[in-house]
Amino acid sequence: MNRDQTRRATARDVALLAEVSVATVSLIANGKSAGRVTPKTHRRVLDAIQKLDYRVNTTASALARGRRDTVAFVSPDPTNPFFAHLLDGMASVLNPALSLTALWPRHGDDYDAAAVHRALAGDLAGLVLACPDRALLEAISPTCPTILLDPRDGHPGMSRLDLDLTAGSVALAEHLIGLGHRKVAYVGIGNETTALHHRRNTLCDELISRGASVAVPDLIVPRMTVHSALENALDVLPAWIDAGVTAVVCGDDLLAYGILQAAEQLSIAVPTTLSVVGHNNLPFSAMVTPSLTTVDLSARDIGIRAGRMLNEMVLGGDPPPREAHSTHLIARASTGLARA
Amino acid sequence: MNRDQTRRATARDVALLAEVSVATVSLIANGKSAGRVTPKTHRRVLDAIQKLDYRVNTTASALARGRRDTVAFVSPDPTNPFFAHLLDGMASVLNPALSLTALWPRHGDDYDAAAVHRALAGDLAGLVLACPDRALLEAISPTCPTILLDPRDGHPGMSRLDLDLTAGSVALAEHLIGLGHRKVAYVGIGNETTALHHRRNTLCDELISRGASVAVPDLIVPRMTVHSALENALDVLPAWIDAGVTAVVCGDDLLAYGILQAAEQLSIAVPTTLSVVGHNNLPFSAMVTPSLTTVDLSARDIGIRAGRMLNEMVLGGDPPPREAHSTHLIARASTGLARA
DNA sequence: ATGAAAGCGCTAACAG
DNA sequence: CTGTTAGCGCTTTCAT
Repeated sequence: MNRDQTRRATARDVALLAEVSVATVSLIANGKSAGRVTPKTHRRVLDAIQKLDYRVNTTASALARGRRDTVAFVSPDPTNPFFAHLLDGMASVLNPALSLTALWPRHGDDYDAAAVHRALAGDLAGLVLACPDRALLEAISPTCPTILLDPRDGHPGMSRLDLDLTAGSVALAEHLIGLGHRKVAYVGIGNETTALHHRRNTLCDELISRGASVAVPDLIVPRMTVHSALENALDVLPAWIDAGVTAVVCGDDLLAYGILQAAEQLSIAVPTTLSVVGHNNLPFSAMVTPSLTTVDLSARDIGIRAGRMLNEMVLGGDPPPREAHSTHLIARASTGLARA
Repeated sequence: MNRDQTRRATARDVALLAEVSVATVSLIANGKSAGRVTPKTHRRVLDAIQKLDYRVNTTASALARGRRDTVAFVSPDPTNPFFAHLLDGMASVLNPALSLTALWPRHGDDYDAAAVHRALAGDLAGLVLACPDRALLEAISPTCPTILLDPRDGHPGMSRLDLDLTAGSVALAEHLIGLGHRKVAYVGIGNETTALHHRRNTLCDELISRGASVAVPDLIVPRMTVHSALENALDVLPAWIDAGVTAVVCGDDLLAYGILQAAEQLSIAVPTTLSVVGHNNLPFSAMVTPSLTTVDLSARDIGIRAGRMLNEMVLGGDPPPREAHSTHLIARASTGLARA
């Protein structure tokens, strides 16, 4: 199978060449030779290492010391900028001794259970599962410190970091109500629906307690992409308008972009005739026209908190079993005007 | 250090419980028990595996058989959707026996050399380096099949997949010339400049051979972000207009978004007064206003080709030493009108 | 059909 | 200071 690229040098090769033992090589290769080795031998070994282009084999090393140093991240769709920014936040605070890797799913937008299982079988120091659904959680048990990001349900033995939607939803409900909206529609996706449903339900509660409501059946699109939302909205938007809907809230900004495009194609004026709102506050949401009102989930900040939790869990200290992260509303032009 | 989460079960534990040898456990755990083991024993072992929640330790497994099965991807800035889509393409064609992981750099936008070194030390089946710069390439030697994506310079022993900018640049030059532009400005970034410079130079050649040119000093912004471009363009845009510049080409769509925003803030009409062009054709480029004209690099397709190359290199067959991938122009509203 | 044993390449005591 | 030794957990002949 694997092409052998002229077999990599081992510590033994180095030891032979430098005429020392592998133990010495190991010490030096790991910078632990602090006064335990003659400058002379040290040089010899270094030379040999250089000449043979030797590098410690991390697999063997990890096995030997029984310690891992990479933490992995799995998400439903790493293509969504939300997760990229989250990861970026994590990377920025993660202990330098740890290295971060994103497992890439193999089957389109679905949460790739296979990837999770690989992760669990793997030699990981820590694991972060973003938006795992119930089925996934039921199928697994942790093999390393694990953080669940905004899971619908928890899991014994795993920490979790929740999105506290309250602040954002209250603000959004008040914003919409204040603008005169009474009938709101919602757009979600078909698979991995848990997180988005939660967003929907939280908002719903707030709307109802203020005298408005999500009044028509949700639009459930198959994939969390702009295109998917656009395509599916084309049919439904006119009906919604007829039914008196004046605002549509999307579970994700990407979906909202699609709605914005659909509205334009159908010559439905935003925000005059229809207001549109997303969730996530992607970096592009201020840039589309009209710029999108959205519930800011602060992807980067979530990542930062997750990274800190991971540091504690992996490197010692008391693992925080549960934290919550608050959201807030960013009101922009797509809901700018008060209703007549 | 590592919290021990009640130590993971080993093959030995399973063997003990099921009263068989570890060899048998290994066979069964890997589904290689094809008629080599009594149904009875098989069951017993399976039960034990289940009861102990045993999972093969991939580190030990990899070490024992000397074969790797994960391929890694390193890029200057995984936050850029371009790389996410590229990865997605790779994932879609990669041999199912291989798993894909994205190494996340630790220091902002810079190409994280440390990540690359980790990758090289690691137990990888293959490695993809996106847009490596010369310094990086000089500092490393491959330890596994490696693909360089659009590197400025090649590296002995590594395959490469180049972006052939010719088609896109020719089309872009013709497009701009046809619209009446004679004086074009360029926006690039400070670090990791190689790929963007290449884009600039290729375009330059085409423009000059058609009687126009990149006529003012480039705007070099520190980071490849919308904000960075926006901030820095504010000063320079008016001067460009005064100097007779009628079009600005950006090395990346993200930069172009920034220019678009700057133009709006400065009340410079696009495309009437200024045309703007990007590179990459990010999924958002059709959605900003005015929608962005861009040289399509087809991130996903590049990923697909890289994935196929990797399959061949890792799983046998003749490794293609070098391929090229062609680009093309997507003309949209931001360059829609002919000059006066 | 199953087990014993020899590594994979490295690290970490422990001797000397 | 440096070498010897005993594993880490698994796979894989090779006996039985």
